[in-house]
Amino acid sequence: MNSYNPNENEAKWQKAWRESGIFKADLENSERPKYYNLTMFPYPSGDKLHIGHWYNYAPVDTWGRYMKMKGFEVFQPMGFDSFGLPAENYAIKTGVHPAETTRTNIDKMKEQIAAIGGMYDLDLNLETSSPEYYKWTQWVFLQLYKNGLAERREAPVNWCTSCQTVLANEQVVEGICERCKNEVIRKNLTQWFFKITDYAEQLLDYEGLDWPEKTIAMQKNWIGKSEGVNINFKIADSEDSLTCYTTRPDTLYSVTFMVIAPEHPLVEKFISGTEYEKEVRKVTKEIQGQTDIERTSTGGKDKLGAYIGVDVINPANGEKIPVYIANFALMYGTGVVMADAHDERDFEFAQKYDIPLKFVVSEDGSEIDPKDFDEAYVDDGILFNSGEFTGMNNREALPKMAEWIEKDGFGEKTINFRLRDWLISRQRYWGAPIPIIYCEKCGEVPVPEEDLPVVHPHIEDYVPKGQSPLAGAEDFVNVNCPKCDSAAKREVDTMDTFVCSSWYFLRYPDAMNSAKAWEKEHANKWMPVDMYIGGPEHACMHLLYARFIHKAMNNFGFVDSKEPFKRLVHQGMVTKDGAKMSKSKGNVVSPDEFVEKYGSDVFRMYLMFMGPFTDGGDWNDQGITGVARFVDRFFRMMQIDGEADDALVHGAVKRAGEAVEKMNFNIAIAALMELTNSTFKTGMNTGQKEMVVRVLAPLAPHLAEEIWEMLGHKESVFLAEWPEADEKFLVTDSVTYAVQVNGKLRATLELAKELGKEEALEAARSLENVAKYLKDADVKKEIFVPGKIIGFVV
RNA sequence: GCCGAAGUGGCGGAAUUGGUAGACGCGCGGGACUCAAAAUCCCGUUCCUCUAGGGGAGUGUGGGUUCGAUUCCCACCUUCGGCACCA
Repeated sequence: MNSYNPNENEAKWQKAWRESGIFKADLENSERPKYYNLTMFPYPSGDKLHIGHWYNYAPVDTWGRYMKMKGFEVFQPMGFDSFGLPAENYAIKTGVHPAETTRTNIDKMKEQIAAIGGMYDLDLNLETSSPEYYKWTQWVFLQLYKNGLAERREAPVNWCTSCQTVLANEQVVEGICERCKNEVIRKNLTQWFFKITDYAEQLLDYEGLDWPEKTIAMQKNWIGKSEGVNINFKIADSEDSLTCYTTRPDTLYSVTFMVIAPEHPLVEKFISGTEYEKEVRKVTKEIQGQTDIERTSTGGKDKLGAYIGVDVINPANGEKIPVYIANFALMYGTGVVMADAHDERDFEFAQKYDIPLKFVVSEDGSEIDPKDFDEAYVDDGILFNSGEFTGMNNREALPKMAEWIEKDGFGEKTINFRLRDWLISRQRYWGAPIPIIYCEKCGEVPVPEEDLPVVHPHIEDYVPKGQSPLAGAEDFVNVNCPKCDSAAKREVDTMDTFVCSSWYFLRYPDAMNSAKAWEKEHANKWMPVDMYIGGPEHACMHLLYARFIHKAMNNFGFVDSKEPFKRLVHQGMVTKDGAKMSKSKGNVVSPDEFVEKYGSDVFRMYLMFMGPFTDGGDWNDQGITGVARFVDRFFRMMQIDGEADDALVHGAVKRAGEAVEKMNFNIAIAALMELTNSTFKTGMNTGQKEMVVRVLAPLAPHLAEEIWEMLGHKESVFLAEWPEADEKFLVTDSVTYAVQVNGKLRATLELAKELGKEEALEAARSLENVAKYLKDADVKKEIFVPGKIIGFVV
């Protein structure tokens, strides 16, 4: 009997697959139904492919192979999300150009992906940093621009005064620049936004999507639709007013102060030249050293703020109340918040700055005083001291008060979203240039589509000097205006890499031919993606951006599907010693040595056998020998001629098949192990072997091909049909009952399937270990669950 | 802090709709083969208790519903993901 040699065998089949092109999808005229099986493409990091990537790509490939055997034309492309910050940071540190490191990393990762022996089509060569690709990223930008979804506004960035550069959040550690350890400030720059908020309502519609409930919940919360009221507070001794948004107009009578974001444009106007200016500026600076999370957390960080010397009138009771800047007021929406004793943060703030507070809601409507409390009263209850609303339940009063506010003309009902517009400008070198030209006469001019791509200049000096590195490339910056031909300058910022990754699935079908235009027909043939598998960390950003761009493209008429990803599944994260793998922690585990030692089949099966792939887990190679043993044992078992019990074989085929269908690959493998343990003694006949090896095929493709060939087949096992168990072997005439007394198991009993309740109970009563509990006892209840349980309650 | 998950033997994990907790694998113990070792094969393996048969406890913690809860409800603890410039 021959043992299995994985390395030799895997090389043989990978070569055969490459030569026959069996896994190349026919993108044009296949008669099989299409199946677009997609994994989130990787960033070509210096860590290369680690175990986490395999943990994603192995199940995706198993699923793709399964769908192929189910009769689909499976398109399973692979590309690289190759623009991004790490390559640029590495370049600044070492002087190696990002283009060079990106190339090296991609080439190495391609080799590693090939070693999986998957169906992934790497010949598509999709790389977001190539001009063939970013030409179309720029084209997408222009479509959004033309349709009014791209515009420039001021927005703050993290600015290191010493490095003279914008920092990513990741590079700011406790308010300090990670590189030079100097102070980081917030600085306003004019930047490009995509108006994703215009699509907020549409993005809340998940009709027809097979997505995890938790992902939908997270996105919905992220979009954060709320119904509330914009209320105008007149500024005392002035004609102007401050508008705030609130979902709790029922607490209006308790409002005793207002808070405003320190970044609010009016703050500067209010304070300049006043006695409050110095203090407000000092506190503003302090606040800007905090992250948004620190600013808005309750509990933890202290509240920070200052009076700005302005008072407004509470429109409900005419009281004059002070306005403060506060760290927890962010410059989103109106940037103004009405504050009262019924909100935790407001309460804490008022306590710190000695601002008077009032309650207007209590459990039973009796008057309570904040002085007697050390925290906010946030529960619902009955209103008091609230004019005509006194005595009402606050939740019932809420819509009535909104009506009243609107009718009396000091506010209006408003729908608000937590979602913010997407800031896409990056003051960086390694990204796709934004295709805009600034002309003194014509203003902001989009680059004509026929002039795309705006080629990213190859520069040697990408060390930041106060503005985007592209500003230093004079040949790039200086250009003639496309409209009037006079001297003009290019936009020097590049696009957020999330822009590149928010439409790549639309490019794959055309990626083979780099010159090819956007072909609606092609996009329609392959979209939407039937299965999208990637990490849950992308739930709110990438997955929302991609839906937005796709919906915009649909609205512009470039693709007919309304959603990009019909079905979504998240793989879990693989950690090492409890931490996310990263070069900086030095805990990156490479798959290479395992593939070399055990082969790709064993390694991928071990990753899937570790547990449900949607769970992830901590990496440990201890159990891999179990899978390696199984592979060898299976191979030897397949050489034994004999005959196994059909009930056993068909039962395993059914169980494993159902598990694969549900993507419970660990269970599928366990079912095959169990079967192998039995058939190792009996052997199987050819028909039985042919069934079982087809079930194994998506899990261990190389091994299955070899056995399929041994069984005399000339064509690939992946051209064979997925086997279905024959039910006739699975019917049994007896079942095992668990017999319980007071819910505790006392015996088991094998009975005929069709036996009725009375006979079954009788049989159970006569069991010795049951009878002893029933004797001298009063049987209150008898339970009979057909096929499962017989129970007595005494 | 907010949003979303997850906690089951020494370890990874399994368990249709509330119905025999621990499948499968690792590890460990015992045995076979061997001069020996490796490999392989066979048996056992939640814990405690006990004379065979059994008995008791047990799915993060504390309560609850139920004849019966890993599964449903309430409160809590711990760990992980995300929080808008890492991707």
